[in-house]
Amino acid sequence: MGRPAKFTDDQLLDAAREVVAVHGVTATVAQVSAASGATTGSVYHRFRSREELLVRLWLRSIERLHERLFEVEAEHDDPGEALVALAVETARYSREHPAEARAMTLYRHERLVHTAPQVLHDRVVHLNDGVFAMLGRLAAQRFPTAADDPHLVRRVFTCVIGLCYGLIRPYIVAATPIPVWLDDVIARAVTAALTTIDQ
Amino acid sequence: MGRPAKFTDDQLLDAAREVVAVHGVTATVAQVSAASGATTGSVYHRFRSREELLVRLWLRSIERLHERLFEVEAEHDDPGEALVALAVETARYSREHPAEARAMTLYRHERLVHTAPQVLHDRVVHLNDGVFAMLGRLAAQRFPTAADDPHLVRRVFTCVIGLCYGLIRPYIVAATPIPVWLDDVIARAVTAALTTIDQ
DNA sequence: CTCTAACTAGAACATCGCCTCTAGATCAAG
DNA sequence: CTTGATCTAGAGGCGATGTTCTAGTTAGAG
Repeated sequence: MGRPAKFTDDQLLDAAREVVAVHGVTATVAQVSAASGATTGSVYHRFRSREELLVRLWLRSIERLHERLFEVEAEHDDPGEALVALAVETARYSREHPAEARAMTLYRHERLVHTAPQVLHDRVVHLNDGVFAMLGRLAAQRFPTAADDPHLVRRVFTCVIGLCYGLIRPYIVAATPIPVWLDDVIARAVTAALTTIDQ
Repeated sequence: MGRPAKFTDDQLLDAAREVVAVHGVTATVAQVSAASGATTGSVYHRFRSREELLVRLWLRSIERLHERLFEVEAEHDDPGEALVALAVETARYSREHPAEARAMTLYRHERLVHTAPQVLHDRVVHLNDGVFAMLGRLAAQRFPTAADDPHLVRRVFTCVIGLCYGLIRPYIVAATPIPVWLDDVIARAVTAALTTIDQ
């Protein structure tokens, strides 16, 4: 068995996260290696390309948020309350973990489906499966009359996650604290947006 | 007086707009010159740098939206209705002018205030003055009890323009048509969000 | 101890895109 | 016609950055 690794993948991703928190998408491999203590050679030994490194970081940050969201679902019995709570939790989580949140802004899912590195393609494609299933469950309970709408989940996603993310994104990208009063705005706006689902 | 110009500034900006509509922020000067029919030398004769070209395009697209918004204000007597109409109009305008809308996503105002080319600094700084004044007027009428809140305009901006823009941005960036059902979502969400202003 | 797989190291290479530079073209004014 | 300011033209410099390459290091297995 060869030499043991000096850095774990997560250590390198953590370094990348901090660089991205400052420099955004334009983070360079040299910056990541400087921040981690590894050399560019070592970074490329682990990740086939800069793209793969950043996509892996993006995936990790979104999967971590999703874990929180699944916990939130479990804490609520009423599906309507759960949907609103998902949005508010997204804002809270992003406020508490600004660097993680910044990493989430690196890419858009639809684009990566086409352009992600081969090795990560499947992980990208199925990234939202769990959350979509959850939204489908909640939507079917909350809007039984609209259960046959083929775009139901898509619309619910927009009204809950999309709406919240759109409001907090400017703060995340600007590395500015997300104001606490936004939580209330999000809660009321999501509640109202959801009323469009079944007219 | 020397040779007359073969291209107007607006022609070059139009070409840049079409390139940006396809390639986003990564649009290159070579692509713009190819799209316009001018050479890179000509482009640099008009614009001191790629940054200045793109910031000018960004400014133009936002100022054009603002013109629409001022017209919308004039069409409404009730300040509450006007605020909602501003948000809906932003969505409609972006749906009808996707390339203009894409240009609006090139930069964020707060960042440009610090990094814009010298020549454009003032124009960037005062870009939102008119809209903020309008929002201030409408907010003062609609929320007389909150008129002394120093952050009133900022919050109204977030609840109206910020909320709308956050919802439509993904479609703009993906070059996907903005769904018509979003207009209703926006109208209801903005109405509800504004209720947080005076509790 | 030796062997070897796995990793570190960082210099070198290749590419890409911004920007500059020099030469030449054009056209209104005098 | 002559002049000269303004613009066109596009090849090339130059810096930055992703990626590769070759040599060297490490530590567990036998």
